[in-house]
Amino acid sequence: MNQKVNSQEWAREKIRSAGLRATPARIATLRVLHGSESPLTHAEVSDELQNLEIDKATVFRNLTDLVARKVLRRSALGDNVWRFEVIKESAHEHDSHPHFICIDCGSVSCMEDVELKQKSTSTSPLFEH
Amino acid sequence: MNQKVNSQEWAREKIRSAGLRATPARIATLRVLHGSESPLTHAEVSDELQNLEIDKATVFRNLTDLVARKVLRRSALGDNVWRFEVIKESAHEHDSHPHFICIDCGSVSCMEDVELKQKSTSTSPLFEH
DNA sequence: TTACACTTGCAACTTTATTGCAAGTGTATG
DNA sequence: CATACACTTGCAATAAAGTTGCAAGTGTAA
Repeated sequence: MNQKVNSQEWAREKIRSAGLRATPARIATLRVLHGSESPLTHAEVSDELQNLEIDKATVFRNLTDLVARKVLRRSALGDNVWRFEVIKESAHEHDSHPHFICIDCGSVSCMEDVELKQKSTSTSPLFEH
Repeated sequence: MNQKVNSQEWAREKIRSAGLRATPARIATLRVLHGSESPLTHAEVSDELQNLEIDKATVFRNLTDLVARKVLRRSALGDNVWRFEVIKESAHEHDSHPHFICIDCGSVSCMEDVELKQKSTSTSPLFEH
């Protein structure tokens, strides 16, 4: 029970300090993502929250709000569905990392300690807006 | 006119040698992509083909078929819309390369001569199916 | 305790992508 | 060159992801 209270309080504080109201929907959403090892899609988060009867539009808006306030990160992993994960607080300036997605079952894994590096042999690409 | 004939014949041959029938819809689709500097979305290809009155489902299926036959590559560039481009024939085994997408206007650029390299400090990630 | 801006639920809607099926058409074969 | 038949296409319906307007509800500063 203590664990649950801690998670609840952690989420509330996280949301409040991001400048948002700590509503049940937001707290539940953040707790689901905090308890997940890998990024979740909006649909997956909604499924976890189904017993709370939180509308999918509300979940979408909350995920978007939390991304805007830098509490969550939104990633596109190659199957054209957004995935969300809690941005970890750490000594590093950012904790962005690669993800693996299984093209068979769709499961996603985080690769926290892998780093992608650009090896360019060219000058900067040109853009045209 | 010669240019047009060449492009037409090039496309026909490309499709035939991929084991598909050289239909007008396929030839036109491939020509559009061959003439484009950057990957195009299905919608963009369809727009180019609007005067030919080719159904969008047909365009989707042809794009998918050509991807399956390794004539095209399908990429997800982070905005959750598939983009298609002709796979270039070259000495290299593959010509996959990074893309830049402008988050303002949505334009996409190919970075042919940039290479991404993985710098891992970890053992292989574990998967669970 | 209260007012009010912030949130939510609901429903309608948009965009992207997929699928079933009958009608139409490339092309290998004779 | 004619033909059969598997391959393609057009149309329409459907699915899934994501967005939006608005009235009703609620967190929180004061």
